[in-house]
Amino acid sequence: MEALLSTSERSESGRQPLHRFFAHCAADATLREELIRIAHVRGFSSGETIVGEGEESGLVGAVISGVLRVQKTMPDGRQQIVGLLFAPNLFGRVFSRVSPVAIEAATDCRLCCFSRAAFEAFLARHPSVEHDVMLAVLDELDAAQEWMLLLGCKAVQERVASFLLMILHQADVGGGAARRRQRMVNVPITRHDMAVYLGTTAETISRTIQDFARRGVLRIINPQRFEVLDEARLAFLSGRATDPGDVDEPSLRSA
Amino acid sequence: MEALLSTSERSESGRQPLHRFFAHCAADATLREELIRIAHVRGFSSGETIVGEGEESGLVGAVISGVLRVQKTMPDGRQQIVGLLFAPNLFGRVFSRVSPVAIEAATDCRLCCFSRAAFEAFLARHPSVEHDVMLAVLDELDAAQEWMLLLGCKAVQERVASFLLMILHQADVGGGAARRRQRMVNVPITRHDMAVYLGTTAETISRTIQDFARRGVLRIINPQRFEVLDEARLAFLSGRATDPGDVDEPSLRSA
DNA sequence: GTCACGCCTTGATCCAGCGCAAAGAACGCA
DNA sequence: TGCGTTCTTTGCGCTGGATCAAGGCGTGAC
Repeated sequence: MEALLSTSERSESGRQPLHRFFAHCAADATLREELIRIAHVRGFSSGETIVGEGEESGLVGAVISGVLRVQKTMPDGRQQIVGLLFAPNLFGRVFSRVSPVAIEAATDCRLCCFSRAAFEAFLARHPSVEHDVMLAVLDELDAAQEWMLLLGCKAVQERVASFLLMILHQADVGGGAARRRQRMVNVPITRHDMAVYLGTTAETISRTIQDFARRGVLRIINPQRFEVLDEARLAFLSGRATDPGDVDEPSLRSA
Repeated sequence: MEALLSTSERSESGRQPLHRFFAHCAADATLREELIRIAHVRGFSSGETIVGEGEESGLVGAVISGVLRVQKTMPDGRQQIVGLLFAPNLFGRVFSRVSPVAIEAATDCRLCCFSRAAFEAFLARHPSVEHDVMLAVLDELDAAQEWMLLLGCKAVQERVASFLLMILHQADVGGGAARRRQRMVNVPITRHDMAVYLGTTAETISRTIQDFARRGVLRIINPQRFEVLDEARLAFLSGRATDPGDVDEPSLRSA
């Protein structure tokens, strides 16, 4: 746990950067002390539920390694993944008794957990840290709105391309300061989860990816691992809703 | 402006409740004073842009009357409304230099505006108020995730039913303490905007509503005004079932 | 080894909803 | 009062992608 607050953690995908939230806490002895006292690291296996939808679980925290899926389910069983959380993102619904979404382990993972009550008390004592959390929530809102554009407007091919680019750049972030442009995409989730995230079906995902391979956009090494052969083409196929791809993306927010 | 902070404002749709944010500020003379000094009320006509997408507009605030649409546009012109803002909601992207979404007047409206810089400085001086803003952002995130479920999973019929129920309950909120269950739905936006919000087309919206009327779920008074004849049925059609009272109704999908 | 179970791929069929086109309906403007 | 503009409704054909149904492939248990 101390490691989390003093240096980056090593995970299977390389060095993970600290979340702004932890960086802030690590820089102040008092904060670090307090945080360590309420934190506990827990491991979850793929498929395990961390927080149930509509459930009164008082758990919040951050991803250390692995991937969480944030999802909603309809009474008849249809479901939608409304977010994927990679390290070092925060998870859990602060300031609400019940969570409107389920949080599940999409892969085996390790989480830094806090009881919600203790975490909120901590935030109340330290407004500047609460501010960091607000920034994280705002980022999540931006991501959700971007995904609404995808779900509302884009054809399946564009959705898959957008998803692959997202994963690709996700991997870039893990590289830290020496971020090298990745060519390899490691999809950490099943076709089914991809489909639930993208608002389509596993069969359609499969067909689309095979089609990309046939067109020379990417090479399939195995079902969860691809080499991107033509990122510009992939960006074009994604509908270019995000960054143009060529330019090094400047941080959107600075305040 | 003072009225905004001391009592509810009257609008065409009845008494609007204060946002928690304003209620908080109104209760404290210092806060009220400060806020009034940086606020200015502005009117916008339907169709006007308040903040452009990707633009560096330093404007944030709250809706006093009318409706704002929050939308994103793709390079080829396809667009998605990612949120509708009614009074007394807050608008604008705090703590970000550029707004990732456009904010436009969906109807004629009056807004309580702040320069983003001044507003952020105000929040920095008053963490408890910033906390209120965080709660508002969290609510917005919940709404966005709910809408992702709608866009990713629901058939058009369910989307339209969900939308009508949302507007219906929106009107209820306006009733304040004495909230009477509304039967009349006033859709404040065009069919086209509804379509962009629901990820479909104006024609399909029109067909669906006519179909609802034919089935006796609602009565069309004019294109923007309906009487809900069977709210339980409408709730069932929205997919947010859990309604054992309604026996039949061939649901399109069941599991 | 081989059996079984998940996950992925591929094929064939079908239909919900999109796109186009054109006819009302409502509203402002001169 | 007539005209243009914008919004809504309705008809019709087409298609993207869902659905159903096999079949392939990799992995772990024994």
